[in-house]
Amino acid sequence: MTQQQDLQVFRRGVDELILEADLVRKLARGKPLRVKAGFDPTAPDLHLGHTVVLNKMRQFQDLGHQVMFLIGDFTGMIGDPSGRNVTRPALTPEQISANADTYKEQVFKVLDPDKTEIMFNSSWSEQLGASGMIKLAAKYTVARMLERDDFSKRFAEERPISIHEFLYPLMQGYDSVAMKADVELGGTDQNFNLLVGRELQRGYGQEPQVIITMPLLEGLAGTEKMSKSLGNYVGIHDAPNEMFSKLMSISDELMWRYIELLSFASLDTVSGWKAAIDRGSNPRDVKVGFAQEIVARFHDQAAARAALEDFESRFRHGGIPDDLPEQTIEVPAEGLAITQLLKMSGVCPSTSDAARMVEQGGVKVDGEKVSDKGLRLAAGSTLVLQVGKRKFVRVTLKMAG
RNA sequence: GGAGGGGUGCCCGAGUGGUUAAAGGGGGCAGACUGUAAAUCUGUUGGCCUUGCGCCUACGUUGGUUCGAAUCCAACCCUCUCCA
Repeated sequence: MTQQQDLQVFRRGVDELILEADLVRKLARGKPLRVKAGFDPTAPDLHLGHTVVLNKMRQFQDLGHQVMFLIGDFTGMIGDPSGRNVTRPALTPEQISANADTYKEQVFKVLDPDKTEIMFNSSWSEQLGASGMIKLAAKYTVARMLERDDFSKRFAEERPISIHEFLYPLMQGYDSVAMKADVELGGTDQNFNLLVGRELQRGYGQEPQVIITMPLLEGLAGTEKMSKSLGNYVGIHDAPNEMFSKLMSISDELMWRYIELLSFASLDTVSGWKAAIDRGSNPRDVKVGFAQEIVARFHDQAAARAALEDFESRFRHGGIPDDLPEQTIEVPAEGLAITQLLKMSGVCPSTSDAARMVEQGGVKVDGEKVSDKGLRLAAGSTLVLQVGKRKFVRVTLKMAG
């Protein structure tokens, strides 16, 4: 492949590439680039949003560059203030190491394990010590720190900013110095942190890294970014059926965004789909194809096919999925109220919520709508509970004792 | 160190002694419609049960005043601004 073609691949889907001229110059040397991407071990599960950056890493990897997957076990203790309007809670060392382990397990669904170097920033940050930290802090100013949008906003809104939050960009930038990164990848929310890395590399006499920011993937509702804490995410460990139906629930408009950032289909293929829809075909079919691609990537082809079948029977024909979670619940002699049962089986968070769901006609038992919230069920049967369109559970009612 | 703001439900934000589990908006959830969706409309959005117009918990924390407090008082905690 020519350098021009490589560049095309690197440009695909990016939000910003700073500076392309630097990248061209680095590539021209013909040496594999050291490509860095850091992840805070805050969430134990990766979701599709994280894979946007992972996909980009994979592209570098496929073209022979050295990909460094950095686990921010040190910076995780600070908590990245990016995009937050409040201070993040700091993580304990135990949480960090547990989270880091699951990270390692999961990234290889996308990255090639043989070509990926996993690093922990505590290995150099710990050694820095207080004096090193002071020297590092001397390389940046408060005014420049306040240029950052979320800091200046919080400052203007009279919301608290703790000093340690200023250390985050500095430490992240120092990672680039320690790793001698040629390229750093991140979400657009990382823009500021990544730029600090460039500055610090200059400050330590290194050539500044190229920055590639990837757009943040919107969550399922399309309103906010996909995030674990907002609960609007598709986890890469989600069961095939869950993953499939979550993807099917996105709007037609959002679907294109997902395809752009997540699908491996070529741009030509995608414009072919768009043309077909303009000619009158159902966007649903494109969505099905896309959802299957993703399920197959994180599970396999067979799972993707099964998920589609299950989905068809469940939604199109109003049926019940076949791989329901199963539970056994003990029932006292006098029986169990439907609201209790819904709560105990986990499909409703509280009996009050369960009562509301019944009132609103959202509860079905074995496919029959329940309208009496005072309904009591006796032990000795197995039935399927359904709340709304997505929540199902098969419970076996057993006599207590 | 001094002076002055502010802390309300998932979020924003009203409420300054009593029909307040707390207006309004956002978000969420459920129903109708549909293509599974979006948009739209409707409902709902602290918890518990014996579902009564019931009980418990809730407006930074802890006490106090009062028949009654998110609303008044005191101390404390957190936070912001200005001054030093």
